[in-house]
Amino acid sequence: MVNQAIHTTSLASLQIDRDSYEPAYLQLANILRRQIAEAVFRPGDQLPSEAQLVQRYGVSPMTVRRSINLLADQGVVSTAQGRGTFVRGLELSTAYFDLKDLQELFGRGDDGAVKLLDVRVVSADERTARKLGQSVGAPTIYMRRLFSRDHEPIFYHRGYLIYDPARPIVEAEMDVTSLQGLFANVSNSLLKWGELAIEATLLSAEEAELLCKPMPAAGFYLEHLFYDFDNRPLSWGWFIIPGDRLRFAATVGLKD
Amino acid sequence: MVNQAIHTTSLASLQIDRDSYEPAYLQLANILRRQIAEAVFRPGDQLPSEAQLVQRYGVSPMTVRRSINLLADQGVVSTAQGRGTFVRGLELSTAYFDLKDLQELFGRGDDGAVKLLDVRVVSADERTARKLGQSVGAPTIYMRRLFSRDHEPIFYHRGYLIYDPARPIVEAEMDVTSLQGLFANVSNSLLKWGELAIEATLLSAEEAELLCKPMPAAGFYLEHLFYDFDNRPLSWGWFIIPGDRLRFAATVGLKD
DNA sequence: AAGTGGTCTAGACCACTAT
DNA sequence: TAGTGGTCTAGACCACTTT
Repeated sequence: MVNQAIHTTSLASLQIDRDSYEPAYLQLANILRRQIAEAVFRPGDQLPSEAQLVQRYGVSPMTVRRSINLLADQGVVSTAQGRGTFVRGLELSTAYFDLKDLQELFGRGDDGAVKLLDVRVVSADERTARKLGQSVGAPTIYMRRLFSRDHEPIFYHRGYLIYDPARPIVEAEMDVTSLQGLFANVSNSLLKWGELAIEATLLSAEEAELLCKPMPAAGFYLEHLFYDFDNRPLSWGWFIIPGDRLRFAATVGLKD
Repeated sequence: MVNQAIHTTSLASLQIDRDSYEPAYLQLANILRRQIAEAVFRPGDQLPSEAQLVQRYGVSPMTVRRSINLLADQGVVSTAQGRGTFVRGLELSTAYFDLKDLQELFGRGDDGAVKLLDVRVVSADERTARKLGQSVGAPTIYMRRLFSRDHEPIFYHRGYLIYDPARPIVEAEMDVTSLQGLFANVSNSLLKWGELAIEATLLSAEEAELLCKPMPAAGFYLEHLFYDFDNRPLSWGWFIIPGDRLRFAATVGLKD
């Protein structure tokens, strides 16, 4: 009886509702995803062929393909030409962490503040010159900033900007690493692309003091190197975020 | 003259080669991507409409749509119904870091080794019981392992597994956190999904000693919690990886 | 009203895999 | 040879935005 009830429920949900606001390809993808989550299809199992799905759900081949492609893009299934579509199991290496978690450190409100500790033109040392593709001693804009929320320091940033009268260095570049511009889409930027890297590091005495952490303390080191549309380095720097301030989260597999 | 040469080259590359092994939708996506990287289209610019692209490249609307969808999925452009398709600029929050970098810590060779330091049945303490959804004092399998490569310790793992005679606890689960099974696709696993989190932390005295690091030292704390197909927790644990061993890298924008 | 992206059809042909 | 996924067509209709 219980089984039958469940079965009926499943059957009812296994139809495409053509009047729904939800497109057919999404409905079908969700139906399949749910069946996988409910272990109707187990990791390693072969999904029904596209032709079968076309018949079963009364949609066109292209729509079925789109559903399958969606699941494949999400890593839920994998396809093999000539063989079929198969359910993938848990795979740790498919996990990824994104900087939206960093973004949420600020919250949505405007209670964030940026304190400009230092900004001046310096001579590039060996490392800075190498990163920015300049010669040692080249004039470079140096910045130190402290980002706070609720009057508590959240992270510390140090950065170097190319200083070249022939190249327009404006607020646009600096915005990319500012509170407002840090995560926003920079439409009219001079920056084309960037490299980012994260490491775990010990806070220096200076960093610990600014961030109000007792020594020793651990934190994230987030380095960035941005390039302009000529693929020349334009900006290099790094954020220091105390380890207890930030946690990157991810899920693998299908929760349900 | 130079301009003309470049122009000619661009024109030549702006055709779909129907004899290519590369599908038309990919060719078109790459053409558009290259134009964006070469600043033919700048961030904020509107791309030609789909109808225009259909005419310009002689492909069907569905093929154009697929190209655009691909670029949109990759964050290169954004689409707005009724308005058009627009080039996106640099956006830090779109950056993501994946555990493939962790995987590469091992390299491909078999010079990796796992040393089982400890495995025994313990009584769950408050925290472990909470994580695993058990009652305090419940019998739990406890493991401590050290992963090495080239005779140097790389990371340290501690984990707890549900111990329940009614539930099959086999090598399959333990494999997920073993050297071979850590990143492989686990097709016949009892695990359905998992939560992962990364923090930056100070190494404890025990961890530093095992990993041959002088105190104080910083490292990544990678926590995992795996669930079975009934959505019950099955395994909880964490990896400690010295900060100088691991670097997560990402790029944002279009290098070209 | 005109233009845009979003979805969908009902097939076609191809490449690949298994038998 | 039969079955599978992969690509592509040449439209259609819809929802939305702008003018």
